Amino acid sequence: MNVGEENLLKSISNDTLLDLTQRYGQSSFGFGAGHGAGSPGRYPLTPAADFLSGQTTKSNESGGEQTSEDDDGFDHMDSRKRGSGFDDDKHGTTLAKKPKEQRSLRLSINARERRRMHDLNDALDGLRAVIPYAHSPSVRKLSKIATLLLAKNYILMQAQALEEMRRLVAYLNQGQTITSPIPTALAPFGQTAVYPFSSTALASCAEKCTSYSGTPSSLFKHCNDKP
DNA sequence: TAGGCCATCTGGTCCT
DNA sequence: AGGACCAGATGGCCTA
Repeated sequence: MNVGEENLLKSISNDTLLDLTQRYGQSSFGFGAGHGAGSPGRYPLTPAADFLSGQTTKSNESGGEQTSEDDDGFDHMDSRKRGSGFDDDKHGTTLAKKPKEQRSLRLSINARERRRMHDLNDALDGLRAVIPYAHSPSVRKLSKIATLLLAKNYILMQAQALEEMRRLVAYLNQGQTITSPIPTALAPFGQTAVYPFSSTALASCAEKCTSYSGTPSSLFKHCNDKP
């Protein structure tokens, strides 16, 4: 990760993550991102991806090397779906005009890049699978940015919960009674904290949406379960 | 229809 | 030299 990206994530954490925390942190990731009309699950495959998936479904496909001329789906792709380099000539290097050798190399690079991005998406899918949010066929999957922010928030809350558990154990070992039902350490963001999967966490998405008074963020627009 | 999200292509840069 | 990584550009799909 370069410095610019790191700064970007930091800036995101300052603004959006707070948003995230107030909306989902309060409900401890148990939100249901109901999204009625959207097609759930994996994104629809483009012709090129279709072609790839026809051979191998996942980026394990990266293991199976294929010739660049064939595996990148160039001949199967809708030209509108191709990147800029195919259409414009801003670099004066339209692929079709390149020598066969260069074209072959370019196609190979394209295929490699595609596999890399598929690997990245697979990793994101893996992350989504372990983030506690409503997994359901009728629920649209989290966007990439929402997945990352939610994962970060979840890790922070888990760490704080663990720390509070340690303190509770130490406290109980002293043989004293607990007077505060909600340890302050469980209010990581200045609010009453709720553990994931608690009864409060299972509150309806509508409640969560309405209880939030902040500025709407596109990150949460997938939550369709609004009043 | 605008905006969000995404897949893909591409050239550049860095690393091994 | 080849591969990984990155960011910019482009266009499609979907939703409000």
